Amino acid sequence: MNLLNDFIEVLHREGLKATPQRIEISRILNESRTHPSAEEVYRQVRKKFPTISPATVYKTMRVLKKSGKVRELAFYDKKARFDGNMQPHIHLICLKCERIEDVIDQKVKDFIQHFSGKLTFKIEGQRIDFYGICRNCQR
Amino acid sequence: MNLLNDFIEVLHREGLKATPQRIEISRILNESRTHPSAEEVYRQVRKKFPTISPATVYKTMRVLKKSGKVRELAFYDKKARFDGNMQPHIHLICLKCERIEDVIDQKVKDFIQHFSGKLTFKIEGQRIDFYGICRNCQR
DNA sequence: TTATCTGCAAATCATTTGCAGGAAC
DNA sequence: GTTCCTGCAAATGATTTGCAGATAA
Repeated sequence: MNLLNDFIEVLHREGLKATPQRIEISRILNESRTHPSAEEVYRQVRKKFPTISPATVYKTMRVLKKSGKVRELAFYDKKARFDGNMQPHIHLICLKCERIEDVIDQKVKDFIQHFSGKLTFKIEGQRIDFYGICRNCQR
Repeated sequence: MNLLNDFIEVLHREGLKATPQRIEISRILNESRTHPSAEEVYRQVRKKFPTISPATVYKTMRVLKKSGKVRELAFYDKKARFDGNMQPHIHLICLKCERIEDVIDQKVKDFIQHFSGKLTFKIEGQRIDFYGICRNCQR
């Protein structure tokens, strides 16, 4: 698989080891669209590695962040949540059910573009959150 | 003063007391443009109330959040930071010096407007962060 | 007067760190 | 064989909580 080989290569390039735990955590984040917390990731990995420790999950997250595979975001509960979607996008955060949905739209890139030209600030990343009530919870 | 009377009124309306500590913390946040952490607020209040405790600062923050006076945001360090600017705005967060600057621009409102009409999601608040290098740190 | 608040100390909880044995290279 | 990693247990640090005495209403 492509993403996997890419990940292993990045690790080796930095003198790091491609352990099965790291590969599994990377896979979980690639497939997840729910911005899981460390604890949620921990629960997932335990299905395959029942003796893994939270410390290993946290350490792996740091590796993934450094290699540009995930971003770390803190929402209301202040726990770290991990976002495997590296494209510019909007988070729709429902204040009732607390679910987070991603929106990808050309307007987002246009918006960033506009400010790139205008500000004396070199934009390297962004985060756009809308808080409100999702379709389900409006009923 | 207007903001102050407004604040006292809101407190009384909710059966809460307008203590000097609360009034001072509210004043500090109204005047601050730096998105201070709880510890920074604590250090500020201590100038006037040397025996105040961090617990009182945290409790007051909760009161201010509920009364709609401040928003709580977590950035990279995951400590709570308090934003007294309730208008839609962009945060420019410098990855070198870690300073946070606010940008108020009509385009922000237009951007939110665009999605308000388009999404089946009722937007009640928003947060827009640009991460990068500020003018000072680019030199 | 009485309900709420303050300040302290203890508790909590996510995250980090140190380290000894184990696995990748 | 060497270097890096894992998993444990202990440490850390921000935030919360419980409570007794103090203060606003």
